[in-house]
Amino acid sequence: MSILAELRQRFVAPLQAVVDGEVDTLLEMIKPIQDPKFGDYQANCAMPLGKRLEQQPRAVAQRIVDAIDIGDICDPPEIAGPGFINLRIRDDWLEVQLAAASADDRLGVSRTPTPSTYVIDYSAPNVAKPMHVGHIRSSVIGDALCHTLRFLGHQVIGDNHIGDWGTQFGMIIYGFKHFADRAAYEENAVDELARLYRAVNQLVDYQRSRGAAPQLERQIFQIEEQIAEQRGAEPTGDKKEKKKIAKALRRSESQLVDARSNLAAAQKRISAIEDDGELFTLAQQHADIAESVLAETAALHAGDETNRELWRQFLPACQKDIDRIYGRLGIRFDHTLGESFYHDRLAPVVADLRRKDIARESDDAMCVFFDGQDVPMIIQKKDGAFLYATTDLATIQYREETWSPDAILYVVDHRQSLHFEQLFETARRWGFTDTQFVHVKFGTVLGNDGRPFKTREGDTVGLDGLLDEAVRKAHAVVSENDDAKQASELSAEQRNHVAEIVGIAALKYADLSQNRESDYVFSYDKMLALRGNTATYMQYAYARVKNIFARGDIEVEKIKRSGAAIRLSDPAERALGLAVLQFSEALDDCIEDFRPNQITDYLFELAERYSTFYNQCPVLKADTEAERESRLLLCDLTARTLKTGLSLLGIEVVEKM
RNA sequence: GCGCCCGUGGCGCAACUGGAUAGCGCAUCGGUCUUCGGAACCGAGGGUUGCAGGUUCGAAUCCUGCCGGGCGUGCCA
Repeated sequence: MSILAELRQRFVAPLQAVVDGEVDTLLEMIKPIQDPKFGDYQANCAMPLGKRLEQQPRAVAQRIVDAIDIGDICDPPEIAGPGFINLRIRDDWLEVQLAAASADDRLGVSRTPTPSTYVIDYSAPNVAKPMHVGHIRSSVIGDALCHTLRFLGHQVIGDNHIGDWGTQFGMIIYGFKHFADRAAYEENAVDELARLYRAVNQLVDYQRSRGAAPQLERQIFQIEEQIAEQRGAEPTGDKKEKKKIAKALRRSESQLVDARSNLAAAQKRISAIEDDGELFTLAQQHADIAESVLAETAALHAGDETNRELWRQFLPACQKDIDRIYGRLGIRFDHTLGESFYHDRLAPVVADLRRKDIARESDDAMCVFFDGQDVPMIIQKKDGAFLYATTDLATIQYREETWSPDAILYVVDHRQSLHFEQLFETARRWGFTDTQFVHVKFGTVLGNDGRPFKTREGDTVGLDGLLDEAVRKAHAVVSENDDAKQASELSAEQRNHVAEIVGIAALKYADLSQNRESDYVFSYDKMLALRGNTATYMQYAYARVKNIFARGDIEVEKIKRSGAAIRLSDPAERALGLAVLQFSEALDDCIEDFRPNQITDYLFELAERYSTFYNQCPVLKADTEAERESRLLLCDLTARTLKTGLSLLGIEVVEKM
């Protein structure tokens, strides 16, 4: 049951009486009202209809109101302003709906009558590299979409398209062959491989930095000269010209800042090696390490048996490492089919696209071209190697063959927009026209310097460290709060448990509640906030409900069976009850555009209304037994809605905190 | 150069896709504990939605032009 759906249903006949043809777009103009003083819902269709029918909008509104049969749900509709039809839901109708929701373990949220099959491609880290904050958004958003779609009755296939076939394996293969500590590897493969990755990466960086540093110095010199020239330029007096010069100057200055910081970073990497006797020796022994790493990667791809065997050995360790983090985040995938899985399909895919004239050769590379775009999508390099785009096409082909999805969602950073536009267009030309391809894009997580957050030795935090910090901070708050109670009620073990859940929840909520496309600067304060619009606020509301039941030694099921009714006599009760019934609308809003923040907004408002209710309406000490039971049922509904809603976001609750 | 995205109180973000007096969280100031958990509640201040036009009953939202910022842009993923 959705109130909105019910209201829209009632408007169909009256609207058809007023206009010919389809009324769907008019029905969409029925929506929740913003200012509660006008009512609960409003229908805005009379204004455009007035225009179309060349009648007074208010007269059209009146005709609709005269024709509608809605008295059981609403008070008599009111026509206001230019032609708004304002609807206020009747309390007795809300009470009946709440009773139904109370008796339903799905809180009255019905499954979709038209289930679709969704493949959701999310998380997709490169294994064998440490995971960092940049990975968290895709994982958390994708996970929330999986849960929500599934709850609504859709078929969902969550697929983690891990990077398990890239250069990082060339690095650890090379490292393993040349300076592995076999004993350490036997002891703990994950740690040893991580060490090898870091070491080889550092050496490769060193080599690159040595090459880049002189170039950067030259570049800085050139920019400085350019800036001097731009500053000395005689203004022509033309306003436009002046602005142009000023803009160019600003750009040069920002380039200079970038170049200097790049140089500083390169020098830092160089001295990190050269100040370390052991590493410096290694660096000299492996002077051409970058080329060697590429060669190892190429050999792996070409089928070199030694490298394949090493890769097969390493992969489970890498998998184990990322699984540890997914375990902490509570994220599970239906499939983990990485790049390597599609390796054998790549050549046939290119051949097929070429045969169908979708791809053609250009500058010795195999390309797909698009009208109005000068950049093609390259699916095979001139050296014969395949690319990201090729794998993505093979992946689409596999998913279509295997699951015939109605939609494939890619939860990926918005910087890849062009890639996905081209990919989707190619897939359509290739014949996959019945599938909806969606790039569910999100903004980049930036570091304090305003540049994309990246792992750099020492100066940034990996995902593990971030999770630890979140939990540590939550633990401090949990302990402080518990200590402040008259008698603290959590054991050390319980405190750890609560801190883990509250800390991880805060982290997830920071991403889910702010799902806009714009980038944001990473900040501990933001990600670990435990006050205001945070998961903690909802968890706290939930724990307070549970506390009421514990205090009063209440068995909810017993009250439900007794046939006790929910009565909305206080405004705070009514506001809360209405919010409870709007849960399904929030879920619909979420999947409409795949925006989990619709759910966080809803849950925050629900929890807010509960807090108001909690302050104004005594439950256990209610005036009458009937009122007490009614309020207990309302509390139970709120708690279940909070718990269910949070669970769809991948966030757990605790009974005590 | 071309393409895409963004600009909303001091900061961070909403606004149900064109609806009524633009909301919320931090922060600031004031109030609420003899009553179920103060991780709470109630209230106040703070805005020409970057600027200028246009479209219409009605614009933060759509169109045009500026200003400012970000991202992408043939052999990375």
